[in-house]
Amino acid sequence: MAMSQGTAARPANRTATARERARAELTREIKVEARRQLARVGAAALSLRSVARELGMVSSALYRYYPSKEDLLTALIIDAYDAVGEVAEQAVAGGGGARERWVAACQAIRGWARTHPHEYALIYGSPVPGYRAPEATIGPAARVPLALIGLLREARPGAGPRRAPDAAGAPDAAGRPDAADGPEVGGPEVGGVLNEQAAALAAAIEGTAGDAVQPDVPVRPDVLVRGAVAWGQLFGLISFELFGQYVGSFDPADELFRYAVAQMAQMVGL
Amino acid sequence: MAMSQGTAARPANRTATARERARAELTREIKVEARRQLARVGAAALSLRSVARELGMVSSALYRYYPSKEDLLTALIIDAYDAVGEVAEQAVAGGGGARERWVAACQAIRGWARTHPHEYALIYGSPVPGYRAPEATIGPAARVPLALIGLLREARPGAGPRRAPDAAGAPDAAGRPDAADGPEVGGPEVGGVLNEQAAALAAAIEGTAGDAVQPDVPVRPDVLVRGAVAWGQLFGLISFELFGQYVGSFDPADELFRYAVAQMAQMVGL
DNA sequence: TGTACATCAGTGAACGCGCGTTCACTGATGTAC
DNA sequence: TGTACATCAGTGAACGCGCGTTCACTGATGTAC
Repeated sequence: MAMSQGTAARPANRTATARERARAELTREIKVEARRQLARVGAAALSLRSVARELGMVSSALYRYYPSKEDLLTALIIDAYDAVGEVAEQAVAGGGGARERWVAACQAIRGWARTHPHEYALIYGSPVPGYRAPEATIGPAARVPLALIGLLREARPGAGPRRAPDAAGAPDAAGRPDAADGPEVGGPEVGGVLNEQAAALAAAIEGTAGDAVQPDVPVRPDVLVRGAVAWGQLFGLISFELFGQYVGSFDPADELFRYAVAQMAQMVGL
Repeated sequence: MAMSQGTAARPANRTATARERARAELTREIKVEARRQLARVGAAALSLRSVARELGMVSSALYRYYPSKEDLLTALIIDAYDAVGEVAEQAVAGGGGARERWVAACQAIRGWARTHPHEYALIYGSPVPGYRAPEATIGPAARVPLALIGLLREARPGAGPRRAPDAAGAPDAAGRPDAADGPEVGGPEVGGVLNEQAAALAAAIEGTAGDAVQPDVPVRPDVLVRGAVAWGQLFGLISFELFGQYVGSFDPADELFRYAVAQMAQMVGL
């Protein structure tokens, strides 16, 4: 896709020519202008001609940089995933305990979403009709969940579900081994098919990125499940706020979000 | 908007003329065809000309039924809200305890979303650029949350938060008054601004629709908060499944969803 | 019951617009000798 | 260091398309007397 032209067969270490610098800069500027338009008209109405017009060039010139509108969209999507992934990773890598960093990550993601609503909608809203995301988006898209999983690895390994979902009212006997020294992993028990899915996923994660960060801490399937749920829930709350479902009830949603984040932290075992 | 023409000053009780019946039927058929197209190309690409073409009429004829594309979109949005609202209300009104009906409602909403992904995206996905929802959509949009609130009213009034979010590890003393006879409302404590928002909302609800159903049961602000969170979370999970974020991890998401629904039931006090 | 008139649905042409993409071209920049 | 050639960015015109909306019109349906 982009940049495939001109950088083909060249000696690797060489100062960039003026042409190359100009090319790189314009490639960026096109994205910047496209993002501006995204914010005005949405992804479906993004127009190459309009981007070119605003940049003072003729529409056909854009094809030197992006072979089609779809490729430009892909570049925007990747940038958006990278931006929110970056923000989440930084919060996760910040100071404080796991719980503080969970809260910070959620707030950071929400903050990014609120300042970049159209880029958020581009990646987490309804799919753009007729667009199929290429494989190149998978890696960037995984950054947020992988960052969250990184945190979840710190969930106390010994913790189990507090009470089974269907054993209604069964008093969860005091004297649990982990009652006094930390938060617990809440929610129903994870078993059956769900546990198998999670175990397979855990194996896949440990085989790749996860290992680099904390090779010694295993990824527990049940924690992964709770994380996936929390991940979806987190974005549900942000989407509802951004897309206006909370207008007229919990708007502004700052406090509601703060509450929900604390609740999810508990559920996830932080 | 639609139907404003021709039905203006007429005696109220009268059998419909052939003209009126034809008009009503075409008004419906236009929506049916528009929905079909919605499923093919998405809301942003919906085209009046294409709808007319498929219906065998000339594009200008549609303007006898809907004064603009925006009005047609509004009609589709209202129908979608009504459809998912209906489904949720029926599940809530079904048999079983509150918890069973909560699970049924969540499953019913998810089921509707999976069979009507584009209508789901229309109302819960990213907003259509340039479209502003008129007031007429508010009522239908409120049906799902009001149905869920109806259920939440049955959350045991005496239940309180199980443990404060920040009192990490404080053992939640056995001997709570409600430990043995039912599930508890989980999650952090609801106070401050959040409680005020919820109380105002509770007052608004009791003043209107809520009273008709259960005039005697008050709407507790903290339960409302937990309900609003669960509502957003629920749709986050459905959106992630529908929009492909769980592809490659928890896909199919049946079990993950079942787990999450049980978890949210607990959180909400059912 | 019949007739004159009003209402309305649907037609077809037109307006003005914007879109993505292709293509042959010109002129500037870079490379090899 | 200079020159011949290759590469590449950007131009401008064009293709073919579809869109929402307006408007004067014809002919069918309904209403009032």
